[in-house]
Amino acid sequence: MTALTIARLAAAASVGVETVRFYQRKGLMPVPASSGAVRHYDAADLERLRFIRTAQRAGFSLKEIAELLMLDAGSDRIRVQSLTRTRLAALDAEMAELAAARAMLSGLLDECTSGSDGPCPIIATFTRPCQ
Amino acid sequence: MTALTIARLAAAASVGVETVRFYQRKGLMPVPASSGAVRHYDAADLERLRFIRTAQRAGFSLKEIAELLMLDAGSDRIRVQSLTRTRLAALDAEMAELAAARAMLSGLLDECTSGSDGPCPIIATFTRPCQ
DNA sequence: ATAGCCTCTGTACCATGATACGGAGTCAAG
DNA sequence: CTTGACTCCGTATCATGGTACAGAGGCTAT
Repeated sequence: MTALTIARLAAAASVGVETVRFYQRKGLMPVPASSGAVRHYDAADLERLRFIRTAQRAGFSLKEIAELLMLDAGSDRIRVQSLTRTRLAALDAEMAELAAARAMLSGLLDECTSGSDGPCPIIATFTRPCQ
Repeated sequence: MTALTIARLAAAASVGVETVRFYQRKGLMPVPASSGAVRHYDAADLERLRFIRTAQRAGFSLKEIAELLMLDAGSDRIRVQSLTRTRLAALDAEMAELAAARAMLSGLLDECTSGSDGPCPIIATFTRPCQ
């Protein structure tokens, strides 16, 4: 039988074996009771591992994902929605910061390429006091 | 005389004393030769420290900032522009990822709040295989 | 039955960007 | 001339998300 060993489980979710063990140490993945010396995993473990990776791509930290996994058991939609709203707000804040940095750099790059007199405006800007 | 001690320098750039020492260890800030046992800093050091913080806000890593500081001495505008373009591309990629995460979460949140039948769509989505 | 790959466990290490702390020395004001 | 604040230096610790490796044992095909 091709039971899910840790390597197969990891491969099925496109992560490394060491990453699965890391999640186990963090309490994000269960350590199945082994019948023998080698542990076997099932479809629920794979689902959970994929859950972690997908939630991570949505910007949740492992700590937040741990809470989502708890809630998964309890089906507390209100709390899930609250965590999601918090994450959305954080994403908006991060995007605003990146947009500001982008605008600054893009403007400076234009300045720097369009005139070669005097000091580089990019370097000059970084050198001026904050704001 | 109110010479710049490390604490004054740090305060002038709104960073901690330990942060300045950290930058010194990383080679980002010079360790001035001390006449006596206590080091003194000057306006150029403050400028450099502010440079680091401003470049950091533009998303440059300390490693990239180290290179920018080198170039500052050499006035290699072409290289500065190249680093800036690389940073702009990275910012665009980061923003695209955040936007995708935002769109996903925002849609799921709508789904989750608008119907309370069945399992929470947010949790359900995270549980499905990647893509 | 033995080679060769896999697993388990524990520990150490990586990058990134700091922050904290102990112990000794210094400096200026009262 | 002592007290209190600051400095110096080295080392340790933190958070985040892993990656690596050693040593011992297990599983399977030939």
